[in-house]
Amino acid sequence: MKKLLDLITEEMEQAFAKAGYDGKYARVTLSNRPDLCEYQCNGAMAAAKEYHKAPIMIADAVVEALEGTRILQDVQAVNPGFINLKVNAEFLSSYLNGMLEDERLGYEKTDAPETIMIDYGGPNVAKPLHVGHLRSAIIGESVKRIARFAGHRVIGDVHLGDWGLQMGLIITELKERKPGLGYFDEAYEGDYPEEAPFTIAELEEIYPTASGKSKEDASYKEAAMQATFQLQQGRRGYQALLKHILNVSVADLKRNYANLNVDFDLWKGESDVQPYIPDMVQEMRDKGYAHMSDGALVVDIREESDTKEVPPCMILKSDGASLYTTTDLATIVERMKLYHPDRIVYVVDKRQEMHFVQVFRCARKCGLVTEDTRLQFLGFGTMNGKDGKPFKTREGGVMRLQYLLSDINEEMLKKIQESRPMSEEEAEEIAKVVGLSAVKYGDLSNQASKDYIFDVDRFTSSEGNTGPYILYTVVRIKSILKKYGEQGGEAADARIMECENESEKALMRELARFNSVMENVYEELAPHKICAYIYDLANAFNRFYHETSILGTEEEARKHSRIRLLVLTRRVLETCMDLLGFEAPERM
RNA sequence: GUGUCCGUAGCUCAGCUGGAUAGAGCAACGGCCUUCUAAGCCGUGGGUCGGGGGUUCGAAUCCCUUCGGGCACACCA
Repeated sequence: MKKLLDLITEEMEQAFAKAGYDGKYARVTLSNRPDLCEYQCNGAMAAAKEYHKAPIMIADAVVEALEGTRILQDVQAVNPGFINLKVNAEFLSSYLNGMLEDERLGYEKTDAPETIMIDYGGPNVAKPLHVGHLRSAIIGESVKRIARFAGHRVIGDVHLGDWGLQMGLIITELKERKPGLGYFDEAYEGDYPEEAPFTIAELEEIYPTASGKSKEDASYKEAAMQATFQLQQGRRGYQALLKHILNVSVADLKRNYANLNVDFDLWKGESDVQPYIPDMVQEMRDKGYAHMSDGALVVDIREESDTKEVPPCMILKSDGASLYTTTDLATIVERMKLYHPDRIVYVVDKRQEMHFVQVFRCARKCGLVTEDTRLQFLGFGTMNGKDGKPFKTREGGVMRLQYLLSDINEEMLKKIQESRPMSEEEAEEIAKVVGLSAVKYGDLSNQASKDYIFDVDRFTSSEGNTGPYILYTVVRIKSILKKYGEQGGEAADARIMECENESEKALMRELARFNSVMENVYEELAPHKICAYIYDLANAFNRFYHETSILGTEEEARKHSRIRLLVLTRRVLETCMDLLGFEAPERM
């Protein structure tokens, strides 16, 4: 469906043309003076320059040319040259009926579908998820859903950090504890057990222990580096251990991400792309892109337009080892080979921007991607505590994700039990659902690129711009519709009638914005705009709800119409919530 | 030091490619449940949009400058 604003703008274009002015001045926007009008066109003031006429004269002429319009009503020209518009009520309801009939609520799929990969900047294996992983998971999941809804093929890759010293550390510590295991016997040639020699709980404890030891004990660190090296050289026993570590870790990660309603299409990691590195590096050398600098192999990526010095992209360290950058480049090589993405979006901490500038430039310069492969950095800001500093536990340590979630759930549970009597079991179930909306909405309602303050009290409140407030609105609608069904009501074929009052019309106008909002949300990959939209929509609905008795409507046709309006409101809200990655319970 | 992002009400944040009187929410104060979930709705008070200059008929928005803050600046990831 065409966007309502476009339809109105087209109507205005004709009027401008009819009055003898260029249609390019006809653009219509939402009103910023709702007391005066619903939509406005400021083009007459811009046109005044070109035509050397008073803006109000142009506006008057355009208004006159709108005589007989079916799309607009109450059109007015106002000094110094604003054109104030209201949408025709009948036209508006017919637009909503169009949305009701459309599975996609009037938002059209793209006619040029792309393959888009999302890189979540990966958690490290063997380390528990902490708050730092929350944003990439939440934002990435939403971006994935938004792009899919727009009609694109989207592949999300968790991109685990499963390479490097941390693996050597774990192996070293394991060897200290269980030296008898066959994995450490270089002479051993038989099969290794399928069962891992440790649990996730042990693993989570082993890593920090090893990391601590290596900082104090130089020989321990040396052993870990040696183990890392041997692992990377392909030592059998260590490779087998790596597999165990991965399996145990991934199983745990999947559980944790499932609690967030987040999932990935690919569970690849840094270790998967190591085989691509030698050829990639060789080619960079052969083609003359890479050269030695201070003993390291680098690619120059300076550009004329740079306003500051961009350091060269380092491919190999002076000891010949690869690094983060190398792995990310090799990942691009693999992705191009296996998935042919038109675009790769990196949802990572914005502090890594320079790193990705280097990777992107290097990939382009060395021909790792095609000319029109888009590499996009979607950096997000830090999640801070109430004091404005990075979020920590009360003791000052790194906050584990699962503790953060259980804090939220606890708070939600309290609120539920205060408000309505229900079984312990149901209350806990609802607390989980509502709590997730609180966390996700709290995060996504901020612009991704900005830092934000994580405030449990504010996020779990149902007052103001919060997840619970949105859910509460949906639950109300569901409750009415359920009651209507129980009363034997049936309005499936009914059409939405012309609105009767201002609050109903305001709700209808909000609903009609849906496709326009979605288009913009996809273009900018901006989930926070969905939040802003559903907050407005929920407000409009709650106002309408309070002054209108839906089930008490006397006239049958009108009642059906209102029921259909509720159905549409619910569908729009639920679609948006799904794009944000959470859902509403049946009651709360 | 260089670059970059940010500075809007006591607090947390919006503000679309410049437009009318700068908007929400929280907090404060005052109303509204015999009727569909009051986890709601309605109302009141509160801002020299960090400062200064410029462009424009018109600036929170664009340009310059200045102050304050975050972050990043090749052998970590």
